[in-house]
Amino acid sequence: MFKVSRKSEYALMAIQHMARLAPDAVVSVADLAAQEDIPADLLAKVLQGLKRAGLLIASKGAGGGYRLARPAGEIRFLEVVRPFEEQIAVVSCHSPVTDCQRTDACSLRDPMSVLNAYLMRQFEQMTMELFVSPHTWLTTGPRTTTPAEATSLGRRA
Amino acid sequence: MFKVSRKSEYALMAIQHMARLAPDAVVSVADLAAQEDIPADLLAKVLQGLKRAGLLIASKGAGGGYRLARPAGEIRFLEVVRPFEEQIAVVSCHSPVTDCQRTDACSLRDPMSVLNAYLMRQFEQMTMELFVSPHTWLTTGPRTTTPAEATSLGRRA
DNA sequence: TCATATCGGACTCAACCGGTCCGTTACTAG
DNA sequence: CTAGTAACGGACCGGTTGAGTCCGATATGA
Repeated sequence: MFKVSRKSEYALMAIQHMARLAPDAVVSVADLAAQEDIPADLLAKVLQGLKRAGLLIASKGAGGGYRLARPAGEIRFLEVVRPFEEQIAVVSCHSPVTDCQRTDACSLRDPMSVLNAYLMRQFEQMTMELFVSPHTWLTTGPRTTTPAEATSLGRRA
Repeated sequence: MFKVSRKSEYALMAIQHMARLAPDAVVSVADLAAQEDIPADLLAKVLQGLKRAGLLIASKGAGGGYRLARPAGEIRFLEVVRPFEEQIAVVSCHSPVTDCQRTDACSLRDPMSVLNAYLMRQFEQMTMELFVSPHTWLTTGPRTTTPAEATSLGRRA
């Protein structure tokens, strides 16, 4: 469980890499693939996905490549990963993709939705800034969060 | 991502089911499979796994079956799921199972370990009581937790 | 106009997972 | 003592999915 797909890992690496360059620097698939040691063809697909998701901006032709559409601090973890994960849910009951027959009477649905919602909330407030400078992020926390949200799983909202 | 294996789902259902019976009630694989609509052979494997993990106690022979080794409130979510998930980690870098070549220089390792540790902590403090009576659990919270642990991701410990 | 890059469909191969089958062992009710 | 019952566990199988490849099409800047 938990494990993200390889494509997602590559996506995270790519964005992390680009975030460390000059703000509007453009990098080609070939270069990025070489520097991060990722199969070029596969990385190509990944970056296309990220572009379609609105996270990257592509420019074709000689001297072209990709660049970030926004600063890392404004890119959420879930956005990066979602294009490559068809199912973002803990049990089959949730997510329309799967075929949970038990639909109505499913006894896991309820308790798991609690957990699910909780996880989602956490991932929502986690930006790619964490991947650029982990330490800074750790001590300052996500910028978009208000102190009032400091709740823990199972505690009353 | 996140999705647990089918075996894990069956494991959760099984324990939930047994927790709702009388404290030391014994139930056979056949019965449980019929009532929960789960393939019997597969459920057998699952329960064997749970027994090996020390969560269930088996008794062979006529009138035999399985019963909980401890009350649901003392069984943690991770314990139930672990026997059926070889990889409980977000990226390949963690967990000895996989083959992250980049071992040393892996740029995801650091930020992800932050997230990883956080998720683990949450799951540790989540017991199967949630599956027996979700509402009660929601309002009272886990019994084993001290208020001081109410931290959120990204906030200083 | 040519080299360069993105774009995106089609395809292969291997691993994994859900599920099944069947023989073995152990225990208990009668 | 015996027959039936139930856990035990290895072997197997087919479908799905995911990682990775190949290649032609399209756009664009030098």
